[in-house]
Amino acid sequence: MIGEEALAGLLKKPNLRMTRQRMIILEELRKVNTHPSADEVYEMVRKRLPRISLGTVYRNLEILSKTGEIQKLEPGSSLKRFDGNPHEHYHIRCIQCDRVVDAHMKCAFSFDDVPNEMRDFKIIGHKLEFIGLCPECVEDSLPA
Amino acid sequence: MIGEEALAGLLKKPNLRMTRQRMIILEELRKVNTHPSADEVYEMVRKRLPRISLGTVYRNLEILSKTGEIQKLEPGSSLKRFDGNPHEHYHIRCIQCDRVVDAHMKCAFSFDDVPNEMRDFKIIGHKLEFIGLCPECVEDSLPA
DNA sequence: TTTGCTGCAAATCCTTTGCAGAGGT
DNA sequence: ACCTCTGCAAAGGATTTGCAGCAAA
Repeated sequence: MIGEEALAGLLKKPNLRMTRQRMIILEELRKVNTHPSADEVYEMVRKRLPRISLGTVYRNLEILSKTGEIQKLEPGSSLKRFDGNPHEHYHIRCIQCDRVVDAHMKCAFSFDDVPNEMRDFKIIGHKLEFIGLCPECVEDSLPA
Repeated sequence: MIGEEALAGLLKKPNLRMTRQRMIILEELRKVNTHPSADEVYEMVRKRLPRISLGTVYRNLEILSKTGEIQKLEPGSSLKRFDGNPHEHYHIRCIQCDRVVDAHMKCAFSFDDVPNEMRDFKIIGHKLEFIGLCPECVEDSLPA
């Protein structure tokens, strides 16, 4: 889970406008719990705004996830990365430069309220990824 | 972390051949801890097999990650998904149909051996995703 | 010998971007 | 008014795929 405040504080841009398109995209996304893809959001929104473009949907999803209004369910960039080490370990990824390093640790869960759908999953494993700024990018982003 | 055995057991195909290309891709990936992209693997491997094609690299990375020899660092498909709920919760994704459902739980870490690079990261948050088969896909994959 | 794998190139899919006009604030 | 945002369409980048020959088992 991204700490929203931290991220919002880090990335929120000034001068954002609440357009009809942006608002409806957010509303539609809040209505469902199906984690739609950009294209699916486009289809949902199109029912209310037939003339909206896919490009606008992409642009707004990007902005809304940067301000912390929604979450993007794909860590890092769109580039897949491969790890020659098949053994249990986690990763930390720099949101700025997309670099990934290994993180060795244990991780324990305590379940609050497992939804039925999840109870019926056959769970094979899990992936944990920390998100942050790598040493170089921290330095670059600090005021000199 | 994917339970390799489980995954390997689930997805390993019979009749795989250990070709020169497949072996060298695996060897090169085992040598580094830099989590290269497919294209970077291609460049690494090209030094030893100048005539290998990018397509072959992609095909083998896919196979090696399905048999559990390596890990692919991008959960689910290449399709990004969006979640209208910005609050702290995790997800479980079906490896078969790519469906995502919410998982509400707490998660605690105990650090073994934090690498220096990680210590110097500015950590903003984390993402946890369980991987498994959803109820429908479990059913489909069972012998009738 | 069988049939999985390869190189090549084209195709596909998802996402991003340039532009000129529209519309928040 | 200012300047962000939009629709459209084209571009871009990553990944996949069809095919005919090659090579593990």
